Amino acid sequence: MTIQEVSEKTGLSKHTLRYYEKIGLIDTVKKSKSNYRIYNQNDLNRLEFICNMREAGMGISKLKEYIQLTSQGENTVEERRGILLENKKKIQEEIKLLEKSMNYIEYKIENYDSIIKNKKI
Amino acid sequence: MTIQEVSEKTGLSKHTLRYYEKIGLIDTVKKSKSNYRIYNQNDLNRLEFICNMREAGMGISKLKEYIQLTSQGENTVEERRGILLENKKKIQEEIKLLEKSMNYIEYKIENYDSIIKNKKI
DNA sequence: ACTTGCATTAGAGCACACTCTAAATGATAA
DNA sequence: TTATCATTTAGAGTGTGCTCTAATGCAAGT
Repeated sequence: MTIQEVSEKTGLSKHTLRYYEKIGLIDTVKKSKSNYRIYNQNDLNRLEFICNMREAGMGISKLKEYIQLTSQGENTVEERRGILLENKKKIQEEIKLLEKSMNYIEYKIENYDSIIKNKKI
Repeated sequence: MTIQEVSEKTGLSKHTLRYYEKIGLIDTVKKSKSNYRIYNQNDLNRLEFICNMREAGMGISKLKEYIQLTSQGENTVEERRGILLENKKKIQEEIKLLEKSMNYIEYKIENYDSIIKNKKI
């Protein structure tokens, strides 16, 4: 798969794909004879995981740490689980905060609604 | 109220308080004889609103736009309502995304749980 | 062969939202 | 009074995560 195709599939820009490789978030991708990147299924799986965790709000350095643990094999399973659990808690708090914000904004909107209503009467 | 007190009350750093003033997110704060900032209730209300909206994920430039509308009086009510509604939708989508991420991470954690269990047996 | 379009690299630049520094002055307590 | 602490300013610096540029080269169609 070419970088173009992977970009379309993942939604990551070609720049970002190269950037992730440069900072070691994904391994060095194999190259064609003419020095073009050819992504394999492994690369795609990794990228999918990365996208998921980025959406989950995990920072790049934490993600890199996690990925390095993965490559160290089975004896890092507990530590990896810990990282995920930590992240899960972070998301839960984030959701709570956003829900609080929602209430605040909804209250403000209702306020405006009654102001607008009164203006029309 | 001094900048120190306001900082403690709002959770914003003193640097940030001066920064918000510099970029026009709050009006110029009155100064004491010795050129120290003295915040009044109005300033505090504004800051509380700002904190709420920042938590809600509104960017600083949007927030500034909104605040400028507010100072233009009653005939911008509809537009302000529009901005809030837009932001509300943004938050809803953000929450949905985070919930999706949660599921993904929970799935991963359960996976690890069964791996860890098998290791112990 | 020529043009168009895709790829490569190192490294610079950008957007956001702070955060910190340095130098100076004012306030407070022993 | 002297030491210590808080505040002021303009402006520089930081961290995160991209995003873009310039120079160069390969590839495919006409």
